[in-house]
Amino acid sequence: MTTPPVRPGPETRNRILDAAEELFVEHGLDATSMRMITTKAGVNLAAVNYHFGSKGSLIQEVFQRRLTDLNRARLAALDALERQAGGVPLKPSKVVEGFFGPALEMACDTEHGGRTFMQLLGRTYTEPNAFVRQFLAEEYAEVLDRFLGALYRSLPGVPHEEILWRFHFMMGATSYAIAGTDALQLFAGKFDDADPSRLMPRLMSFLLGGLRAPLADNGHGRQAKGGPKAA
Amino acid sequence: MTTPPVRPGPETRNRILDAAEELFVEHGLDATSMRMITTKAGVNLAAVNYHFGSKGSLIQEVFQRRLTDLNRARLAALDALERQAGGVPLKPSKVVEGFFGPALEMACDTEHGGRTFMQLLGRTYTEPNAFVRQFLAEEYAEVLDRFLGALYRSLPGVPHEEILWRFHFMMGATSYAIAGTDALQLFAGKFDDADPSRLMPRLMSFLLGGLRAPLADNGHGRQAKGGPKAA
DNA sequence: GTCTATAGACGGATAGAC
DNA sequence: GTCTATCCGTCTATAGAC
Repeated sequence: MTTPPVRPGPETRNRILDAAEELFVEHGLDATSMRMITTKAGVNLAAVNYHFGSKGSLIQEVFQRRLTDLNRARLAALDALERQAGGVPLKPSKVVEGFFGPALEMACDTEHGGRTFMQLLGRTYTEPNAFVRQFLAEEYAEVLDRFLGALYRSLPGVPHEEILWRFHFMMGATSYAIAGTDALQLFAGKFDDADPSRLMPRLMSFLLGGLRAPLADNGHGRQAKGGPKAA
Repeated sequence: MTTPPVRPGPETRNRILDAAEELFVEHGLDATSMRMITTKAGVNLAAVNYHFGSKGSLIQEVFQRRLTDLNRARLAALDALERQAGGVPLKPSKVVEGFFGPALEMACDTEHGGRTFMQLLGRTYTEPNAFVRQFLAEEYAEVLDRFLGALYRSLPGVPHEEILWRFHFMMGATSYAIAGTDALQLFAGKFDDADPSRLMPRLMSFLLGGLRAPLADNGHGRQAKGGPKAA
């Protein structure tokens, strides 16, 4: 009853967030001015400061509104896996899927801006802006602890240090795959099939191969994951 | 005889390039102003425009002076491998080492700024600035073609499309490992051993594991690389 | 809540003396 | 080649009318 279709307040707010998200991907955080954002959103310049207070707070909001959902989905996936495993350590592949699966799903959603946001997020892992870095670190702390713990338990013979490095590598491959695929021109024209829905199986296979590769340091050929499953 | 130790011209130029390189890593391309650069270099503000013409040209020079060496080293490594193989296709591990080895070596050189530059380069693969992207693509075109060709020949049964994707993933893992390790605070305090010289074997092992992982698409468990070597 | 107008700081680039 | 001084554009943020 109370003006159901378009209310002025939240609508302006969301228009700003959507416009900012797209422009941040296209030009980067610094190179995107409030004028560009408000012009694209079709709102007044002063609206940003009215709704968000500052450009920094707007940036934070752009990340937070999607990151909260993403990490909630990750934790829910891990909870479900651990519940149905009932104390038995999870298979590493399940843990990896639980972490990177939701990210890739979001990266495939071209309808509601999920893809746009994941490109932005992937790029932001190497963002120099100290404010953004610290905010991201806080936002990721819990999820990272939970998944690393699960991975430690799922690979009992492997030094935590090695698992940490490989998780780091996996995040790199994933971020880059999402953020760089159509942004970068290095591979321009080389991909016949850049279908994002096929990225998931391709990437998963690569990640698990890397995770289960022989350890480099100890010379006696020990596996990161027991058995010849990786072969 | 002609003023051997410190000539004024080239010295100023290099001071600017070195200062810019460090500041670009720390703050990003856009957020680094010419005033910051000249202050750090201890030269006059106008010197940048005198020596380079514009900020854009300075950025290009910062990349070019090191990238030329890096890619020359890569091509030399590949040439040597192909010469001594004499027509026989190279092992994939050799091709991968030829491409990523020189990059990781440079990333370990803390003496002459190699490490600083590689952090910058790793971050720049996802740089939104169109000018920088196109410049990088041109600079990489030849090396990329040569190495991809070698990799195609070394993995004869594998669709080029799959190899392309995995090369993409490998570049991602590497860039991120170099650029993000101490920049990102996600893993802050988690690494007991961030020794960059040990990064090389760790990363190589991961990359090769990923490259040789089972292909995801065709369901009959075919290997990206024949034999159980990955196991 | 939305607008116009503007303050105040900083950006890149250049002119011209030395 | 190096310097000072300055132009002119753009930025974020805010004050205050509506």
